[in-house]
Order: sequence, then C-alpha cells, then structure tokens
Amino acid sequence: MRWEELDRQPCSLARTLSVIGDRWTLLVIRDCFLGVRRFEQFEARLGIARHVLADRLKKLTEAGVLAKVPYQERPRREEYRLTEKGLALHPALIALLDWGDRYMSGPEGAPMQRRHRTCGHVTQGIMVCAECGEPLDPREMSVEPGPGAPGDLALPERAGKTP
Amino acid sequence: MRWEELDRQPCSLARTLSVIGDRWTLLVIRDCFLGVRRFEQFEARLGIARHVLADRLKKLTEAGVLAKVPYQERPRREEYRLTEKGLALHPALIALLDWGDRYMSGPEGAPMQRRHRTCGHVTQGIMVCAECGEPLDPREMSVEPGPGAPGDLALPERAGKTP
DNA sequence: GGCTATCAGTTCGAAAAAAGAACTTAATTC
DNA sequence: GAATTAAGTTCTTTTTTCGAACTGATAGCC
Repeated sequence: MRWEELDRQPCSLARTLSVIGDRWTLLVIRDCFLGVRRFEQFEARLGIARHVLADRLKKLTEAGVLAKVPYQERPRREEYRLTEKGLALHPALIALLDWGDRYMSGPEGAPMQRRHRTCGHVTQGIMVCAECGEPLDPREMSVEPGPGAPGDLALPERAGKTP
Repeated sequence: MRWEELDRQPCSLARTLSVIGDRWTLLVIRDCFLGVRRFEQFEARLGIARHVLADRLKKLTEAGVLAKVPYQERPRREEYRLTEKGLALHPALIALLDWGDRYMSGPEGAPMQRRHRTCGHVTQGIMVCAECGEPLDPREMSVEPGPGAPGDLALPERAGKTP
C-alpha cells in the first residue's frame, strides 16, 4: 500500500495513522495536551524544522484534530487548540506513555508522571472492556469484519487466535 | 530535537516513538497482533518496500518488541513473534483503532470490529485509572516530573491545566 | 547437474520527506 | 525607518522511502 492511501484502507489503524502517523505528529499532539498552543512554543520545545512543524499543524487542523483560535486581533494572531476529536486521542497517548514508562525508563524510573486529579493519585491507565469492564487482554480478543467492511476484507487466518 | 535522539528525551512518549514511530512500524505491529508471523506474509499484506519491512522487523526485534523464532530447521526458517514487551502495546493499538473507528469511518461504520471473548461482546476499550477505576479524562489529569526526571525538565506552564 | 521454486532477506537508482538555514509577510513600537 | 514579534514560506542538502531487481540458501524434480 502507499502511505498516502492509508485513509482508504479497510482498517481503522491505517486510517488513524493517515492523520497522526507522520514523523513528529504525535509529539505535537503531546504538546497540545500539555497546554502548548502557539507556533513559537511548539518550535522551541520540539526543535524541528519550521516548515515540518507548520505542515503538521496544518494537517492536524485540516483533519479536525486541532482548531485555530484567534487570541488577539491587532495584529491578528491564532493559536492551536485540541478539538473534541483531538482530545479523543488521549487514551492512545496514555497507553503509549505508560508503555514508555514501563519499558523505556532506566532504573531511576519514568521522567514524567500523571496525576489523576479525581482520585488524587499518580496513576497509569488500564484499557478495559466497554461492555464488561474487565481489562482487555490481546489473547482474549478476536477480530472480525465490521459493518463497514468491504466484501473482500483480507483478515489473516490467525486473526481469531492468539498473536 | 533529532529523530534519532528520541530515546534519550525526558519523555516516555518520545522514547516509545523511538521504537514504534517510524513509518509503517505500527502497521507491522498490527499485523503481528492479527497473527501474521512470516516475512512474505507481512510483505504481501502491507505491500511496502521489502528492505523497509526488513528494517522495521529488525528494529522491532532489536528493541525486544518481536522475537525471531525458528519454525523449521531444514532449511532453517524463522518467524516473528510478539514478546511480552510487544504484547504490552495492545492498549495503544486498541486506543488508536477505537479512535479510527469513531472518527475515520463512513456512515456504514467501522471496517473491522473486536470481540472480547471473555464476555462475548463486540466491544471497544475504555482507558480507566489504575488507582480508582474511573475513566481517564484529559481535563482531570495533570503532569509532573517523575522519579527519572532530569533537573531541568521543561514542562510548559499550562501542564497542570486543561489542554 | 541443471532448473525451478520457496523463503528471507539485500542492493541499487529514483522519488519523496526531513533537516537546516534563511527569508517573507504583516503588523506594532520607538 | 529600524527593530521587534509572530507565523509562517522558500531553498538547498541530506535522509528516508519507493520500486524493482538481485542474492543466498536450501529443497525437489527431471
């Protein structure tokens, strides 16, 4: 498949990656969740080429993950805010952070931690079943065609079995 | 920052992306979760340049996400299996799939669905707090330096506030 | 032995994307 | 007019991916 055709793949991961899969994009989104909103701030924190940053911000805006919001009129200035669509990437961000905390930290532990203000604890996420509330274990999941599946959906033989 | 320095960033997301952030890598991992194990199978499903695929498989193996396991001896053949470290990417995969299901599907719905065999339902994931069990809402989370934080960790001003 | 097939890569030239730096535009202030 | 701020845009070079072919190590068949 071609990278630019990801959004047409019969697979939601591929479609997601068509929006967030380019180099640096998830780090831009991370910074949005940390409250960063302005071009110069992103640029200073990320230290990436300005035109790459501009490209990523533009694509996220076009995809509806970010919205440009004016913060002053004279001269007109805009900043980038997460939309609800963008905020909905939070579980993915948490999962990726938790994985990095666990597998990519040294003996000193994770560089940052997240506090759940509702209960007051420093915490991590657990991905549970929306139907029964049990944690989702890959060995207990099977995959099947969904309502939007094309007639010739290519699922490998082992799709219903343990990875 | 430079892409090849991601694993040294004081941020677990960046460190995670140093392993899974290259173009195509997450789709390789998706296929692993679907039970795909062999080079030709990955190649046939993904349709990407063979040396890019080989590079991604190699990097994932070096990072400990995949393990090469012999499946025959004459001639010796090996396949790629998710390790525990690799399986631990499941919550992230589910979150990304769910996001794509919700925001990147047409009116006909998602192309694939996941059945939780424990309860028997077609389902999605919910990211909940490991401490209190409530769903994690980005507006209820704050970020702070962790035990492995460097002395000069750069958290933006708004890091404790709503995104 | 030669040929074909299978499998898992590796190599090579072309195209695309990212890196690095400078420039542009549109204000505002002194 | 010059300097500053902010948000980009343009240009050249380097790196990564694309597309295709090739290689190496078997095994089986004639």
